[in-house]
Amino acid sequence: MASTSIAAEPQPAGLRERKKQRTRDALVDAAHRLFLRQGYGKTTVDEIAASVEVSQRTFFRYFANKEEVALAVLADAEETFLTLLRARPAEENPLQAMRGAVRQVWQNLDEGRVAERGSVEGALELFELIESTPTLLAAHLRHSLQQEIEVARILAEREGLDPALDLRPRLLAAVLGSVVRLSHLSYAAEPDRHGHCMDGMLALIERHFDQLGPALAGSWR
Amino acid sequence: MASTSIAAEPQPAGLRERKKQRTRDALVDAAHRLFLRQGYGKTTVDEIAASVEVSQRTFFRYFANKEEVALAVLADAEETFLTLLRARPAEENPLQAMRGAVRQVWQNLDEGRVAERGSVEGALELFELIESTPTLLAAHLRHSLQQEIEVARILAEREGLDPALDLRPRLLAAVLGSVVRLSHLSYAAEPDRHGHCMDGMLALIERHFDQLGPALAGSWR
DNA sequence: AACATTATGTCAGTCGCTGACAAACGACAA
DNA sequence: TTGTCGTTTGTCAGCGACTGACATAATGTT
Repeated sequence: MASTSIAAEPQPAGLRERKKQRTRDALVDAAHRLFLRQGYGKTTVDEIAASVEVSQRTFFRYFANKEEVALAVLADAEETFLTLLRARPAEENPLQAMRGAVRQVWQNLDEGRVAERGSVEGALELFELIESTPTLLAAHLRHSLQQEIEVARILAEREGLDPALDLRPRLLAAVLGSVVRLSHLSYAAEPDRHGHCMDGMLALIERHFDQLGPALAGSWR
Repeated sequence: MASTSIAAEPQPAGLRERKKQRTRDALVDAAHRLFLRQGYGKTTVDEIAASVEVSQRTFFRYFANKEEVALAVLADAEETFLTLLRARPAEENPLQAMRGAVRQVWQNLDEGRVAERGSVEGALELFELIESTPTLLAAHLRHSLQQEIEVARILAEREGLDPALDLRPRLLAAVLGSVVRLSHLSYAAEPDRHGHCMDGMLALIERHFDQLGPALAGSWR
């Protein structure tokens, strides 16, 4: 599952494992190419499998369904986010820790090392594909929810709280999710207006976080 | 689509229309019974259609897919929420307006008049079904997102803002969504601990809203 | 080299969903 | 009442996602 930790393991050793990893990667790549070229709905699983010279049955042994292959790289990125969040120094408060982890993920991405395939441009294309494909959007939102739950668990542990009794971690995790999502959308809408990708994205996220408190407090303008 | 406005229209007049509405309702009811008895995944569309003496093809003329029939009553409730939100007095600030609309929806539900089929117990069963069925959860989250967008639009209009430029309405709508969702979960987890349904639910929602500001501000405990 | 494991392919089948066409039905006017 | 017209419904045929069962081939182990 977790193909990418922070320092990628150098030699997976198993010869068999490497082969599996290669076909898995090939499937993901082929799928992305096809999805971007002709759309998610008009791409059949048979096509994907065929373009990697693998049977359809094998495809479904690697991915539970068609959505999963599309969201695979995202799943990896989310995994590294969790790792980074867990590693934040204990003296940070929850919000600081999350901001820091978000920043690190984007830095990693900027250096082109999320699952050795996550370029910044690729990520934006993927977001666009997801956003414009109802099925994918639904699946992605479900994954995000799972991610939220895990983030909340980490936060609760950092602060020594019982997540079943105190819902503030869940709440904050949910808010973080929304902020990040909205920032993605806002950035993707006009990529130029916000300067270089990583910096622009981070600035947006920071700004939205800062707007949050006042927006909750009372009326606007 | 909007089968339920606040004051339900008394006579749809058309004889044909009434028949359509009846089979639609029958499909929703049958589907719910079957889903709750034997699970969503183990219920086929053929079964649902058969139990209303209708062809499978007809089912798909009423609902675009299997998920839609499960989420139909929820969609109605969301529709009435929007109507209520639009009707809130203009002097309320966004947060007050949303709290008020949420309260009204639950009051309606408590009097048993959401799409003439939404009892409080039924609603809780439905939530449980959704929460425990990945496919349904995904579809539901997607609908919630749409709802968020519409809520944001209303909020922006109330405050005279351009939703494309100012993301605070979206942000607040997202937060509201999370709060309501978490309150549902928290209530459904132990329905007794929170007193009578509507009051307990509302109290939870209020409490979570009030925790939000402090939780954002700094560290906890 | 022989054996145990595990990945892959093939096959057949179920289920969700759609387009096309024909029959049945309700609305409306002569 | 009857005839016409638009809408709803059923039937049929077909695609594509997904699964279980079994056979076969590849790999890892002794």
